[in-house]
Amino acid sequence: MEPRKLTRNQTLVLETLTHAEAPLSAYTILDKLRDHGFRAPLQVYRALEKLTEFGIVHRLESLNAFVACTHPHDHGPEKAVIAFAICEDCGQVSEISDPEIEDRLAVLATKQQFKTDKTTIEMRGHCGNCTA
Amino acid sequence: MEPRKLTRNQTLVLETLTHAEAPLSAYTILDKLRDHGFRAPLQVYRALEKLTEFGIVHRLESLNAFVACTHPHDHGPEKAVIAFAICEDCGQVSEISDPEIEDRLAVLATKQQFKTDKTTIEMRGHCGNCTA
DNA sequence: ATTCTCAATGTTATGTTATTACATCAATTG
DNA sequence: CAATTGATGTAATAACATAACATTGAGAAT
Ligand SMILES: [Zn+2]
Ligand SMILES: [Zn+2]
Ligand SMILES: [Zn+2]
Ligand SMILES: [Zn+2]
Repeated sequence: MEPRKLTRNQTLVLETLTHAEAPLSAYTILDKLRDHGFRAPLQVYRALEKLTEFGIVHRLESLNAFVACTHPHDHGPEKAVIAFAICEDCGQVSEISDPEIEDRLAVLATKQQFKTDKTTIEMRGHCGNCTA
Repeated sequence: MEPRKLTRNQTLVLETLTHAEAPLSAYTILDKLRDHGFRAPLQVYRALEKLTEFGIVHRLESLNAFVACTHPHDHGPEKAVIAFAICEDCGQVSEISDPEIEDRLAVLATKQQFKTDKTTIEMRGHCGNCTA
């Protein structure tokens, strides 16, 4: 799914996420976009669904929240496995794309004939800034 | 947190999960336990919280659901990193504890001075049985 | 045995996240 | 101009989770 031209709603949601310092929930995005005509959750969820398909927004499962992609990895159909390091203090999220992890998980899956569609890796903890 | 003696509610919730063939949501557990006197979500959530602390139940973040542990790994304070392979067809969940993955994630975290508290790894896909 | 304490429980209400259903609109195309 | 397709608007509801407060029950201290 290539990053084609975005619609108005998709653009607004993406900009909101891009300017945010931490992951945002769909409802937080909704609140931030009320002034731009957003009225209902679906307007946000529909935009998020597309943006996630395009690979320019990621959903953090352990947070029920979303971030704009900061690590322009493969946005094509061959999605790389991404690990997220999420700081509990400042909310900063860093993306890690590591072939070694990816390969090892592939080996482990194959070993039990498991066909992986999507992989979630999320580390919750404290970033360098917040530990210093 | 050692697996000490379980309370009545904890036992009921754990048994429900143990007998289930797939991950269960808190509300599904609640419904299954109505006959045993359960009336409110909190009764389930409180039991799940403890069982998860004890390490004998796991929460699947990408599913908002819970499973009984099937792979008696380290239940002590030193919790191992567990990867889950979750079949979209039959719901079967297998637990994978792999030092190689664990070490590699530790290296990647350390590289950016990230201190990890908890790691989530979930693979969604199709198990051997369901692909055959 | 009586009191104290703390963890677990019961109950109600509320907060948060996500989807269903249906009507409308706008761009593309034959 | 239909007809199709994808996006949008809106209301209602479903699904997941927690806050607040009262009560109970088992073990420790006296
Ligand atoms: Zn990314
Ligand atoms: Zn931080
Ligand atoms: Zn386990
Ligand atoms: Zn299966």
